Amino acid sequence: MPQVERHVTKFNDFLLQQGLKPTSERTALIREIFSTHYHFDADELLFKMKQNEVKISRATVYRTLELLVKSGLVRRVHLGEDHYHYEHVSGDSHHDHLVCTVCGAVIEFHDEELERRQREICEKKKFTPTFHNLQILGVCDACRRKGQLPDAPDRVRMIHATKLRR
Amino acid sequence: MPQVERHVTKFNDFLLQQGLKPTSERTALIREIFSTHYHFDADELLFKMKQNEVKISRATVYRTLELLVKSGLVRRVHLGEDHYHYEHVSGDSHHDHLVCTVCGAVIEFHDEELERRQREICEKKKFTPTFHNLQILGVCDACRRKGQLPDAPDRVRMIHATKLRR
DNA sequence: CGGCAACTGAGACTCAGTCTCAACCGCAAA
DNA sequence: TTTGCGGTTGAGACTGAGTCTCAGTTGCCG
Repeated sequence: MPQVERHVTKFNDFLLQQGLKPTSERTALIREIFSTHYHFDADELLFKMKQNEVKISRATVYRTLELLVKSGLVRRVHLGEDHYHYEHVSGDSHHDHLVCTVCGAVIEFHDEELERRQREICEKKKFTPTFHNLQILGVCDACRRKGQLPDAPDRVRMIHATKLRR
Repeated sequence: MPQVERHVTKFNDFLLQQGLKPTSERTALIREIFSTHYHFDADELLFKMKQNEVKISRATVYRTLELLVKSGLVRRVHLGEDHYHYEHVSGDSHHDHLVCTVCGAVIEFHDEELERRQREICEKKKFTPTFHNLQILGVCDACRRKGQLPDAPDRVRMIHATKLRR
């Protein structure tokens, strides 16, 4: 998995540059993150580490996630749930999310026309954008075929594996 | 304030239709919400009620907000912060938000081209949308003129009057 | 009157996330 | 080798938004 190692190196560089140390805990976390998960939350990550027989405390997970966000390797996103999720910043292109409220699937997309139009709107309103965040909630193709209905749109609760694990 | 009373009536109708009761607490809350606030969070509302010398418990505030959302008079939104905000559903047209990360101002906009393009994307991905959510974070005109810089985009914390009040 | 269903406030609880603190771990200067 | 020092860690206390429970209240209807 050269991909993963490239990320490990990048993160180490970032740490050293900040006068911080590439500890075994940090490396284990970033390896886990970049080898499997694409979208995940802190708890999922914590659980995975436990499965891997690597003892890492909650505090360290959160601290490392903060560093990863600062380093630009990971992004913190809202995905329609009431807590944060994280995702890889793979290439560099910003993307948005379709979130299936039945099965929890997350489909990414990037659309230049959408981006352009947003820039236009900001210009018109004299607003200087730094960041944006678009989620479209709904039902994915697979779930629609199965005839699944979404939860009421006012209060979306996705199926959440984390909860079940506890 | 005929506007407010129209909303009170609408909510009462909704309640009766559901076999629920338009109590004094519920009416007081909806009156407060529709007479001043446009965007607010549960805590702000609770505080306002205390100021008005109306004793209403936190549980009731949350319960009423849930009912208001169900009735369609109020919408629950993410505004870049780590807890929910609520807003009036005035006309019916969906709108999105520009959120100034310096002063906390919220600017609404509706853009049909943006909506249309989103529908196109969903079609292409065979996704059935029920709802969407777009926030553009950045700096508003007034703050930009004052030369204010935004917080780091990775971790936006808006100025939050609620906290200061406590 | 009695019963019943909706309603309320107080406070316990949950859960994600943060913070504190003592212990630890190199490493480098003395 | 010892000492000191900054960064690091885990355990667990803490916070704050939001939810839930429960006992007591209200108002309606037979």
